[in-house]
Amino acid sequence: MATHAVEDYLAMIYKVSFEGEKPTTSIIAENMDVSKASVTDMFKKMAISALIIHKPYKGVKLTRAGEKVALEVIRHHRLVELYLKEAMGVSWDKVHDEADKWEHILSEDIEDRIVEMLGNPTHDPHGAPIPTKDGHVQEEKFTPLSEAHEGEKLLVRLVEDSDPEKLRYLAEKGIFPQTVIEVKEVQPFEGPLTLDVEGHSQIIGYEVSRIVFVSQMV
Amino acid sequence: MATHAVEDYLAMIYKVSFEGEKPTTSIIAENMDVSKASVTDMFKKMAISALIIHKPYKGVKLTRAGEKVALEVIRHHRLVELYLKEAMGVSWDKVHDEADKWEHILSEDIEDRIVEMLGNPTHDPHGAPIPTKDGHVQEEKFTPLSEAHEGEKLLVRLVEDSDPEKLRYLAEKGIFPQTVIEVKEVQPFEGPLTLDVEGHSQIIGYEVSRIVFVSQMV
DNA sequence: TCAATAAGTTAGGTATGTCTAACAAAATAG
DNA sequence: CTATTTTGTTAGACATACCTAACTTATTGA
Repeated sequence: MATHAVEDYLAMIYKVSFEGEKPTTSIIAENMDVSKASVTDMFKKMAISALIIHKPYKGVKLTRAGEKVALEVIRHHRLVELYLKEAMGVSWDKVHDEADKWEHILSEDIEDRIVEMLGNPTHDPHGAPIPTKDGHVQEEKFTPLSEAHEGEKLLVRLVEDSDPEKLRYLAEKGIFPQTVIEVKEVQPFEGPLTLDVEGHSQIIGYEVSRIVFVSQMV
Repeated sequence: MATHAVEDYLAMIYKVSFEGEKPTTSIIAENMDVSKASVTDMFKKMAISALIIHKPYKGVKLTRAGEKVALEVIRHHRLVELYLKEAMGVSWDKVHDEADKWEHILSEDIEDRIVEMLGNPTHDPHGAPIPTKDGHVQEEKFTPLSEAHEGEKLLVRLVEDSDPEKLRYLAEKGIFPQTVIEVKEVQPFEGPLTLDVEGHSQIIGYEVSRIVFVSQMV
């Protein structure tokens, strides 16, 4: 059985890989907020346990076993986020931090109950897909709102969940997954965007727009 | 902040004291299923942190601070047990083991929500009182069913929760907190008891009757 | 009362997961 | 193509929470 720490590393490696970055010692160290020496140690242990394959300077690759653990943790995390929001009324900016603790202690039994209560959900409150029990996800690639153009009519698909302050800000503006927005104006040099969000005009900064992912309306 | 392990020790010391036993190195070692040497180490650390006062051979005593932590953990445990049963439909023989994991990661925020959802509950599914947020419990002393006499009409008040098998057995017999039972026959030499449980005659063994606590019906 | 037993502690180890400081190796830039 | 920078590893520590084996101290029972 993987320890909590190993589970965290595996999930982080999965996420970093998914986002197109190379999960190297340095990048994982930065993302996990630990020293590079700690990551070197952990990579060694996880390689011995056949959870990853490590090629220094080239990054790390999850084995099938490693990926399975990673997806299980991510499944737990996203299920718990949704459960906290839907069943307990926790606001979407707080569910992430709570889920970080719950994801490691969730039993099969409780997991099954949550799935049943939520009616076999497919996405968490931020729009991220919930991996299936047998370890499959089809993560779709969406465009960051920061790359949108004037006149586009867009559907919000996903909002990155790690920064509660930005989530509260976006909630105030009415921007959630499934919200339809129209881009009224895009100012140059990483400037603000003027949006129409359900009939209301909203101006948001470039930095925030980078965590909102959208797809074109048909 | 107390670590998970320290929280576990403090809660165990509280429980052992409450049951009238002296929380000595040996007794805590046995209850926590660790070596006596480990307990000696832990007692030393907790004494330094001013959570307990330790007098070898005389047992340990919780300080105010130690008792506060113990009651917080016990509150979490019992609230979670009730939540799991009431809100998630987990059977009463399984809630204890789950709660052992949840009790350490429950945030104030989630605790408050659970309390609200359950309508400020006072007792867990086994009949044990839930300490208040400010650290008070009035634990009542009940008589073990094993000491009952023929002809008595009794109200089940509490069932010890750590053995899932016994709890399943008792559930089959219809014995829960708040159940009214009448003692039809008590056989000598730690023999079986014949009971009337809601109109049905039930025979249970002495060993099981020791974890059921009752009070006299008025 | 004193020897046997029970209870408790100490010494020395292990495993996990961190750290800093020093060092080695690869990537990259001029 | 070499020097600098970046990246990564090693060595040596530390904290937590355990362990066993050896030893000490208190309790108890004859």
